[in-house]
Amino acid sequence: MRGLLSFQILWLLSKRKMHGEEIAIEIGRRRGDKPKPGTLYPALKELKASGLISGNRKGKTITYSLTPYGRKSVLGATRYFCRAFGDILEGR
Amino acid sequence: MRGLLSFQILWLLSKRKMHGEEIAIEIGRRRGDKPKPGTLYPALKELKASGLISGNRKGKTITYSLTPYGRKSVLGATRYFCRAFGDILEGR
DNA sequence: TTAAATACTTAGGATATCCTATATTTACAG
DNA sequence: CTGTAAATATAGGATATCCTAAGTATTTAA
Repeated sequence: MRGLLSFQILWLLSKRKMHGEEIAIEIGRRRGDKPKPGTLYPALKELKASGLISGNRKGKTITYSLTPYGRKSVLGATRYFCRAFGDILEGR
Repeated sequence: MRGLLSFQILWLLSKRKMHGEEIAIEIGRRRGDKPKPGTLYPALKELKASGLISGNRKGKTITYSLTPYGRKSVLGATRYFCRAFGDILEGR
């Protein structure tokens, strides 16, 4: 089962600011294993290039947060996600 | 947002037997537009090749249903899905 | 019997997704 | 200052995902 990594990153960032490692840990908690650095950071890079998130470097770490555009996009994407897959969770 | 087509097909078939068009319509209801034939049928073909579903042709239509292996796989996949994405749906 | 509609099939390809493997940067302990 | 750990970065590639754009078979209607 593949997909939705970028969406999940955006969704996590809609809850609170996080840096890369925190995001990896949160995803790992949910999926069972952490995305590899070579998976996560290119995804973050692309989300940034798309204007959906912005990064704030402080020393070693970069704290990411949603841009206004990102915030709007997550809302729409979440609506789509719930409509598309909502009933899968109702069964259990 | 891409992904999970095969999983969604399996999940729908865990509810009841369906033929291709019915599956397309059910997915269309959820996602907002029906997968194209060139998307859906290759996916069905691959699920069949993997031993997850079996098809029963009657004239023009093929009714698909889960194999025992498919039934077991859907259970596991659904558990994974709920663990990975469950909290996204709890918010709304 | 022909025409249209329905269900399915296939070829070929664009893009997304995620990986391995390696490198870089920064912080900090010794 | 040196070594190590933590956080991030990048190259390159395998595979998945989904599409467009055709096509074939089967049924139904005229």
